[in-house]
Amino acid sequence: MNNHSCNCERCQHKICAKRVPIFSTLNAEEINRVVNLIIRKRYSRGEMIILEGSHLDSLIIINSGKVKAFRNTFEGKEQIIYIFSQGDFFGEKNLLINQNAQYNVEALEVTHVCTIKKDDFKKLLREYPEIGLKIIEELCSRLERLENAVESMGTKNAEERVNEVLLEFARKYGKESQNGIIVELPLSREGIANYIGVARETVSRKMNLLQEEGIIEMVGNKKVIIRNIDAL
Amino acid sequence: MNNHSCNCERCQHKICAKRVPIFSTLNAEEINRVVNLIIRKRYSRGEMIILEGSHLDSLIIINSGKVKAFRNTFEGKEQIIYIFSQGDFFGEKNLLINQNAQYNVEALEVTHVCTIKKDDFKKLLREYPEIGLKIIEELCSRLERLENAVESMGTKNAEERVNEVLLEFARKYGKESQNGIIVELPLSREGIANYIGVARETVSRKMNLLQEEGIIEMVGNKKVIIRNIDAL
DNA sequence: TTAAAACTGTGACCTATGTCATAATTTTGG
DNA sequence: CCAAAATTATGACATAGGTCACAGTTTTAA
Repeated sequence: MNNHSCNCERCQHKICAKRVPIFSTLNAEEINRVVNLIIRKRYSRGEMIILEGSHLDSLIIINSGKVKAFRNTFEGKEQIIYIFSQGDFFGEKNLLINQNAQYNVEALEVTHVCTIKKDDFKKLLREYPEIGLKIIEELCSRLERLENAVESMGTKNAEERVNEVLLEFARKYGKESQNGIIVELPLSREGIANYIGVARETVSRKMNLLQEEGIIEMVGNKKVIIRNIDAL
Repeated sequence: MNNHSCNCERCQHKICAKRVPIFSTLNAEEINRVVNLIIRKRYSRGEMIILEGSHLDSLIIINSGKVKAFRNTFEGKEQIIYIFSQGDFFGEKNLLINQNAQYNVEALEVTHVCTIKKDDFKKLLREYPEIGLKIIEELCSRLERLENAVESMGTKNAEERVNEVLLEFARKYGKESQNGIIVELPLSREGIANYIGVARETVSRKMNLLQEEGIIEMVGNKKVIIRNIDAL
């Protein structure tokens, strides 16, 4: 299914809800109930979906598109903490333990989201405990990504971190082809730098090295072809 | 209550179960049920509680003591990911999504733990959904700590990270006194270094600087008195 | 209590990577 | 499609902090 086949204005969000892992255990009728609770929103590239410190009253689920969750340090640096895409949700912490947003969320491209009001979400959670288990699962996988990030930032040098992030993007966003794995990068060089905690220039230099070695090929700024994934 | 007042051989673990936040919503009778499922273990300083990659079949809850959860990189570096102490639990991921341990866990001092078999734990979870919510809460606070760690490692220099970790320890383990906040450090200098991702020598140097400035006072290797917490 | 083991402090040195400046390239939006 | 805006590449340079070596100190456990 491509991104355009779900026009939620027409299909009444059915497909969006079906797409979302946390609702995957529900049957058709239950999905219908959920669908009626959903409010849909669209964000353009660069638009803020959540501002750090603001109050949230909805769970937000990504229907299509990509977003970055990040913090700004007071010296003006940006640290990207998560990249969320189709099926991912966020804001759950703010609903479950009633606190304000811990980070900014900004659309990296045109992004459609489904939102569910706090009270509706809590009701669902009470009625369908499997949703709670799905959420625990998702939190665990988020923990896993952060545990890996901490290990990487604490013990690896810039070159290893760049290789690692390319592997991550290849796994998540890559498409196999006979030339190699074609990866549409979700982040600019600067974004990658802010994700792995190095300087923008360092990302450039390390990626150029990889290109010189024939391990990757850069196509413009937003696409990379990975020719030799084992070398990463 | 000090650590010695709970001799669980005698009191049949009642106090251990009561101490544990995830069981805090249960009433006396329910606690009794839980208590009967608990198997108690003792680990000496330096003993391994979990080995990375091993299979786990119990939830482990810390009754007293402290442990570190860490990974070893293949170049022989150690990255500490969590420090767990009284009331904290671990191994849950391995029970809920059936995978092997993601990190080593080692006792930092004499540590008593309560363990609950996977099946018993799952039964409890099904019967008392509030336990699931407590677990979500705990996972969220773990996410929070890791999000902060990633921000810190990605954007802060060694000095700021040392200051930060001292603040964290002061909050978690510090006791107020008229001289300042007395902190029993859970980690050696090397441990701190492996926690915040810098070299052991750097931790020494930055802490000495803080001592010269009168902000902290080091008492032996395992204790620090924080004289001016606002300066950190 | 004491010897051995573990840990810490410190100087010297080095290098990976951050910073700055500028030119070149790519992307975007009207 | 084009001009403006944004992003990237790259060289020069500076430096924070890693590594090494070793002496001194603290902690441990018998």
